[in-house]
Amino acid sequence: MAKYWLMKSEPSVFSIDDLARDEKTHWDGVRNYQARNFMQSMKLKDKVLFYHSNADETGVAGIAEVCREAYPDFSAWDPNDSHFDPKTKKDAPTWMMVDIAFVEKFPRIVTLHEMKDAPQLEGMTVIQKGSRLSVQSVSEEHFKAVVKMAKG
DNA sequence: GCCAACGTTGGC
DNA sequence: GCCAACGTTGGC
Repeated sequence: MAKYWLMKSEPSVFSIDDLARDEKTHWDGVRNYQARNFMQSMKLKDKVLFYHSNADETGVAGIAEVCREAYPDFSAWDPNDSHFDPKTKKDAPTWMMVDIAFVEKFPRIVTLHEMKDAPQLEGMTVIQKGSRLSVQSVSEEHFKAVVKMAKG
């Protein structure tokens, strides 16, 4: 049974349009244990709400799916990478990533504001105050409700 | 640009 | 193990 997730990206860095162009990407650079743990429990074909943060319109921009399960995030070993972690060793990787593939771009952004106003999304992590986690788990009900909001 | 939230670090 | 200082995230 597929599970559902939400992953945040700043569209000025990597947007849903970038994912559509590239078709898939590796989700490197996550340096938070809780977010990493969520990625480690992702399975092939799990669905992901692609969320735009720090944008003109913050909110869910489309859907992606997991196309490769967790494996070591090699950017942690690259001194030239902005997410370099000098403490992690190659024989004991601390940080993991998954690959995700483009599924669809919503006809419109489902904004954070309207998600906060939607009673059917009550309890969803992303609408909690101070929710900074970049990878979150989403219930099937909430996932379907967001898709319905996007398509009307 | 401001600032609240919150994770991490390091002194003790 | 506590907690203050610090850095980052991300909404506004």
